[in-house]
Amino acid sequence: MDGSVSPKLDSNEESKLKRRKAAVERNAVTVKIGENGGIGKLKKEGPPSDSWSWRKYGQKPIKGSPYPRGYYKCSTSKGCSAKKQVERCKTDASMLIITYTSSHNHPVPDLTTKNRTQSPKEPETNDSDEDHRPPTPKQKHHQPEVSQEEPEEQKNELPVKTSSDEDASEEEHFHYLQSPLRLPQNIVIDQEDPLSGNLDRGFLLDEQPVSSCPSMKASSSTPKSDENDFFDELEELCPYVQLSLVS
DNA sequence: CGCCTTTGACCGGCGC
DNA sequence: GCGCCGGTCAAAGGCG
Repeated sequence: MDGSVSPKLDSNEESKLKRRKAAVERNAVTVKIGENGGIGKLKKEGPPSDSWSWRKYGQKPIKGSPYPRGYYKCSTSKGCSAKKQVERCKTDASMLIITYTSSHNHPVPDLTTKNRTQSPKEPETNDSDEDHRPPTPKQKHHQPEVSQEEPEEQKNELPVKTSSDEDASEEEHFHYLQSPLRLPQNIVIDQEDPLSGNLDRGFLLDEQPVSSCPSMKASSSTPKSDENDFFDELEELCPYVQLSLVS
């Protein structure tokens, strides 16, 4: 009517444009899912949900990949613009490539807190074995997938820092910061880690297991290089990475 | 009743 | 200039 052919073309369009051109910050994470993805918790190709609630808003077949890519939005907070793309490694269906876009503008739902509130029967010292001690997935939602072991309370503040584009040095944090992926036991990385215990931090920082793909390393080395490039290679490197991790 | 999942269509960007 | 691909939105249905 008022000149606008598409009513939604108003703000949405702008948002979209900006998003695309602005090349939002993205964090690619490679996760190994259950053998046949039938971990039992995953709905279907169940994306390793983190402490956040994700709502699927789209799925599209990607050229070159036999598997479609799923688009998720953070439903934890209405105003949260955090998004993530989940796709399977074209060479390894057991490998999930999760790309986080944008950061959460709200604190983590804190499963720990939830557990306390919802499942008071969680005497487990979450601050002790949070890693191998997956907080009883009391989530009534389908969220219980395979994650929830979101012991990292840092995440609460992490995302905040992330938004403050730090320097290259911070980039390292940025990686795991944006990767709330608490790699469930399904994650090979988790099991593979021989330092299981305090690996969470040093482990990530040193080896960044989450980013099994060398592309991630690239991002670490070249924080602001060609994110796109990383992802591009990611697909090709995935198979190799997986081998290294699984091995 | 509310939320999430699924599918289709539309739009914009990029490459050739 | 055209075509292709990726990404997002919207509507409907189903399930908890």
